[in-house]
Amino acid sequence: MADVFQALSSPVRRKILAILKEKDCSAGDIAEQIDVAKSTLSGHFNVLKAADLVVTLKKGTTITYSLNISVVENLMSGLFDIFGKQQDVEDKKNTSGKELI
Amino acid sequence: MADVFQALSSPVRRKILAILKEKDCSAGDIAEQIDVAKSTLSGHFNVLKAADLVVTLKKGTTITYSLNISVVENLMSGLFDIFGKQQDVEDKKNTSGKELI
DNA sequence: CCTCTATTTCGTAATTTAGCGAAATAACGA
DNA sequence: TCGTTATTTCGCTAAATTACGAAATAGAGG
Repeated sequence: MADVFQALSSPVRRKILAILKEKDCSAGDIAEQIDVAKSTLSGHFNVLKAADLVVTLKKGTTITYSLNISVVENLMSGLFDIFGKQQDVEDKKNTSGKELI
Repeated sequence: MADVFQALSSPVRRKILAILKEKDCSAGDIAEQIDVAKSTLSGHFNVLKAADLVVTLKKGTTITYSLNISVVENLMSGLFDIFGKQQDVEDKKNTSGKELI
C-alpha cells in the first residue's frame, strides 16, 4: 500500500493514470499528452509499475500500459481500512497480510 | 485534491490519520505513539491541516486534532473520479468545480 | 547490415521533504 | 510574577524526488 500512496502523490502520475483510465496507451501516446521529457515519463512509469498500479504489454518495440484494476481495488479497500466506518469493538484487525501503514 | 494525495504520501502522516481514526488526540498524545521529534510532527500536522484532512480544537494550551470526515469523503469521490467505473459516452465530466488532477 | 522508431538508462542539477535540537510562544496554576 | 507544560517556529542538514538531454538498447523493416 505504501508504494501506492507514494505513486499517487505526483500530479504527473495521476495524470498518467487518468489517461490510462480512458484507454490503454503506449509510452509515446502518453508523452504526446503530457509536457515532460520522455525520459522523465519513463521514471514515472517505473514508479507506477513498482506500485503495481499499471501493467505492461510489450509488442515489438512498443509497450502498452494499462491500469491494473485489481490494485486500484486494493487501494480503495486500503483507504477504507484507514478511513472507513469504525467497527464496534477491539479495533479493526488487519486480515490482509499486507502492511497497511 | 492534490494536497490530499501529497499528504497521504508520508507513512508518518498516514499513521497519524490512523491514530485519529480511533479517537481525537492532542499533539502530545500522538507524539507518544510515533517515534519522531515533536517539532517534526508539528510539520506533519501542518501538512494535514493544509490538506484539510484534520481539524483542530484549541483548549487552553492543548490542541486536539480530529479527522475531517467530509474531506475524507471528498478523497474517496476524487479517487472514484480517477479510477471509478467507466461511463458510456463522452467521458466523465468534472461537475465538482474542483481541480481533480 | 543499416537505419528508423520506441523506450530506457545514465549522469547531473534543482527542488522539496523529513528530520533534529534549540529557542520562542502561549496558557495555566501557584 | 514565576515556573511548568504544550506546541510551534527557526535554522540547519541529509535524503528523496523530479527534471533534463545525451547515450544506450531493442525490435522492425528494407
